[in-house]
Amino acid sequence: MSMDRQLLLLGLLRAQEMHGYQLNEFIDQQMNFCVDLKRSTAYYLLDKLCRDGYVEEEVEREGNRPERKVYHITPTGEALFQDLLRQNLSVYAPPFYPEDMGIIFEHQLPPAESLALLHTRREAILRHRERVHALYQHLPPSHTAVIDHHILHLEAELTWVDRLIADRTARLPTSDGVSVSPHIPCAAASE
Amino acid sequence: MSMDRQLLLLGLLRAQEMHGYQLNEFIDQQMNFCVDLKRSTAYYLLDKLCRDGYVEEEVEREGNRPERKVYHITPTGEALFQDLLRQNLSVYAPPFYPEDMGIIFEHQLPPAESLALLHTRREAILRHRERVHALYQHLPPSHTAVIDHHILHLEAELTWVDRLIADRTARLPTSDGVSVSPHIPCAAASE
DNA sequence: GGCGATATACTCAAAACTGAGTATTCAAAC
DNA sequence: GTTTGAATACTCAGTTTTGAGTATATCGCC
Repeated sequence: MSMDRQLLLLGLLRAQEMHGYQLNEFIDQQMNFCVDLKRSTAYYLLDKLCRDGYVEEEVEREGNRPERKVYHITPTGEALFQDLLRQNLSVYAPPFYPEDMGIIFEHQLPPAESLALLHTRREAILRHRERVHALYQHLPPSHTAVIDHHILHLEAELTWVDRLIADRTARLPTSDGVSVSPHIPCAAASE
Repeated sequence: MSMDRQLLLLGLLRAQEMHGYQLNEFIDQQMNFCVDLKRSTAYYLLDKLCRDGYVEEEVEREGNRPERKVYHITPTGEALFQDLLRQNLSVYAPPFYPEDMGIIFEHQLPPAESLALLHTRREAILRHRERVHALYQHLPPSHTAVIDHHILHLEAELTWVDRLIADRTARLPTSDGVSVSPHIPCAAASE
């Protein structure tokens, strides 16, 4: 039942009651580096949290602006938040990266082509790192742990690409058409 | 349209035609450390790949065993695989970890309780690392890049927990009830 | 005072995903 | 010879997620 997303919404509403748009803006603008939640999903989840009694909505009318619903957390919601948070922190969920399926099949490409792709990837990682580092500056110290987490994984990703680039370069056919040191696996670098 | 999972299935069927159960067993047993694909999802995707012409199914009958469908990739499927692989490798998708929402709110817990949870998490990470290291031994060298990737991220996760544990320990109230060095953010350790 | 751009606040049908269930065969234990 | 349990091979109804669309108000500019 998508407990993690519920945890996110409860955590945000707990800090401050909000209406849908506000919530979505916050997630899109402040958390886009580590969270991807579609607006329609947010509305769906808000509705579900309501039906399940974890948050309540209150219709707000100001002058003749379009009415909007303000969501605030209930005691049951607060309890669920506490539960989910403890659960989530104490359990380590091994990382499943569906977006990284490509690395499973990378070794099937000719080294020269793989290298070109890996270099592109490397550039993308560096660009992303710039963005995240920039965020670091104007953040309350209480939130740095999240960015820290993100940066550590970014560095891991970078190390991996660099290692693989080095290995694939070594396997590149030389001018006389023979591969150099074809049997040093990438893994040799670790441990 | 869930391109990553399609990439996975195409990649596996490309190497060897299989029937559904075989495919599922392989994913569950050989790839469970980095892939989480439900069996029903696999069947759904196989069906969809068929409808879209990327794989073909062939009903196989042997004696009086229940009939089963053997799936094999088509030329269009092979082309799609090549496309998706190149796309996937060259693009860096910033990691969105819905399973790690907890770390966003960790700082709202009292340090003592957070510490207990973080230690549990640390144990879970170590256990997982053992499992992955064990896999390393009996794997063809062509596949080590995947495990390498996984281990690097595991180490990143471990570094993060250790850093946070150190920080939260420092913030623990001392016997005279006063927090120690309450203003050193976890972030100070990096850079 | 009218026109387009932008902010606000969703709705909805379609697609994707999941958990639980169904059905058959086979081998071993009782 | 029959119950039992595991392996095989899915199906399906329900839930979750998404992309595209709807609709009103406000603001600046001509």
